[in-house]
Amino acid sequence: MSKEEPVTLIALARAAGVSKTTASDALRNSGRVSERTRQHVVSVATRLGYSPNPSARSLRRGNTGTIGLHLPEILTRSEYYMSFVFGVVDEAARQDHDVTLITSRRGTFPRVDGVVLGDPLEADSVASSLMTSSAPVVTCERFTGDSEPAGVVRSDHAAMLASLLDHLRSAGARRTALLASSVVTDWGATLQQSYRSWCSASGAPVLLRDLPFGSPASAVQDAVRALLAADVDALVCAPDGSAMAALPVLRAAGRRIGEDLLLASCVDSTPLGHADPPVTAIDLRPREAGTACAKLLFDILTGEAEHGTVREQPIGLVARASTSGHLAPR
Amino acid sequence: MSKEEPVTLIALARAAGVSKTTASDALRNSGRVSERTRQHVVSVATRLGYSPNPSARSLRRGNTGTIGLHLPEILTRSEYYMSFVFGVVDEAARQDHDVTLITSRRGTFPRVDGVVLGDPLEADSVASSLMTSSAPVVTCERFTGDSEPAGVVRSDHAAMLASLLDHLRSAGARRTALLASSVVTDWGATLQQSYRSWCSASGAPVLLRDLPFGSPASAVQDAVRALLAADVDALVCAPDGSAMAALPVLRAAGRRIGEDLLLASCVDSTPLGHADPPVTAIDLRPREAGTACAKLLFDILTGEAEHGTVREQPIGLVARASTSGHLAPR
DNA sequence: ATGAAAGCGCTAACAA
DNA sequence: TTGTTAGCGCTTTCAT
Repeated sequence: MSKEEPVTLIALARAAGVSKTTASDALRNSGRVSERTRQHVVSVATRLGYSPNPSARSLRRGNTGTIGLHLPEILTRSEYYMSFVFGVVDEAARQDHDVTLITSRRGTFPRVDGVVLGDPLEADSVASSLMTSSAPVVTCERFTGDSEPAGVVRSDHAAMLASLLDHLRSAGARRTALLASSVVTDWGATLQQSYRSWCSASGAPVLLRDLPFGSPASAVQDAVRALLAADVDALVCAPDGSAMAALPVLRAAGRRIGEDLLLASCVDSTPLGHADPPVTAIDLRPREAGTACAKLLFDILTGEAEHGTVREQPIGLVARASTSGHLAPR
Repeated sequence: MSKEEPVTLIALARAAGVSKTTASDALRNSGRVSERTRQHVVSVATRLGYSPNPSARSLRRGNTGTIGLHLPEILTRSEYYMSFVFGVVDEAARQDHDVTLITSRRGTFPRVDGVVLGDPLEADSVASSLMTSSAPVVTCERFTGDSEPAGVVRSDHAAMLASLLDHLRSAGARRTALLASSVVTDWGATLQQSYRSWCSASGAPVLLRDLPFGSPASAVQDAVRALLAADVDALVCAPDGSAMAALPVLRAAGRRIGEDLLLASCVDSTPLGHADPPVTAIDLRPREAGTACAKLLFDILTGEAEHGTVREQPIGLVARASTSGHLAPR
């Protein structure tokens, strides 16, 4: 409200009758000051409402107390990314760090101690230049460009998709299609590859449509129609939101989901659980992924983890009604 | 890659054969240096890869080049908030500012030039203490606590709900229920009040259930069942996601949505457009709201807008099939 | 048109 | 155990 003079360390020291150094050490528990004076300084500090100036601290220490977070800027509205963000923020807070968002709209990058990159796109210029900057970078999923990040948190999407495909087959599916995401992320590439090798291993036909990352619903729906024309009996949708977008098309085609057509999504979300019928999905545990990325970054910064560390993050399959019933013969 | 010595202004000045001051002025176009030397300094700067140290700059200037953003920490996974965040980040970038997320998990707040508060909850302690801090605060929707923010961006939810209710009545609804959000936000309070006054003005019965902010789907569904038992013919769902959660319950009760029961949501989202049938909703234009909040904050910081400014942000109604057909008599 | 010097608030090295 | 001092990198007087 009122225009208050900010309380500096000097003001605090004067008020407490000690030197700058003592005040500083008292507040930071450096173990240099006597317990008596420490308590005194702390009490004066709270009375005056002192809080240290982070810019000054950063300048002196040569670090920033801040980590950067960059996400692909298309399709960032999704529940997945939002949860991921809060996972990162949470872990950063635990380590007394702030999180600033890094966007391509800004000419210059904020100075940060390290960077978390969610699902880096190969073509993302921000991602590539962050990778070559001096601050260590942890990516969620591998970076498909040239440079190597300092750390990677990844999940076994290949194995998980294979077990989803197994699940569909045991529910009677013989012609399972994959609505894939383009190969611009490691995740997208892994899914396509895993699908193809599963198909060839189990003698199933490859029924694949590929969509650019961030395609609108109409494009998704065209692709679904094309797959339906290829006489599929199960459909796995990779891009976030595409399973929801597929539903009306499947219904319009007269397919009864969970009965004469099985449906699953590679990205779980709340609405999938409320769909009619609820849709089987892979739970990517985005919040945990965010936490894991930030934690790895801090471990690298403190030297507890080596450069080049790769950590595995578990994911899960949520089986729902859309794949539960055995397929009726058509 | 390599451990590069960071390029400081002094190093740059030395390399360019000028003084610190000249280098600084050249890079910031202060109009002090000759065009010739400016060009020279700039070229050396890019060659050396110089970038100014934001901490030093902040310390000297007494500002931070950063704005804070705080969101309610329950239910923050929603598409609404994610879009809002990117609206804020976008406008901040345009003004050469970074955005750091403010969380309650952190003991101390980052120093920022100003703060945007999305949908502040009365009980949110972070929100209240930010309100009383020295940095100016802009809220999206009014703050229902004591203190006044420096600026407010709001929308006319009362009028929009009234026109939604009119829309439902003209589609034949006579007993329209509101599944409300608790009165902890201005938005929640406004909706309830608007509903009540519309009912009394048009002689319609008040059929209202109230849910705490961030209730799980099961609570939503219990409330929907309770409303169904009260013989409603139209249902308006306020909390984000509640309309999706209501759908399975309505179907299980044998209601045909858009035919013998109209359904609408107070918060639009992508899945609502793909639901069966697509669900009518109020489009809150979250990205534009975020942009507007940031813009107002910068206008206040630069003195272009006065303390206490309130700006109106338009919202829209998206009519879909869930309310299109005229109600069949039951 | 340019340079020199002061100093933003803090922490770390050096003294006492 | 505490105080004194230097300096992080930058912008802003003030002087030339």
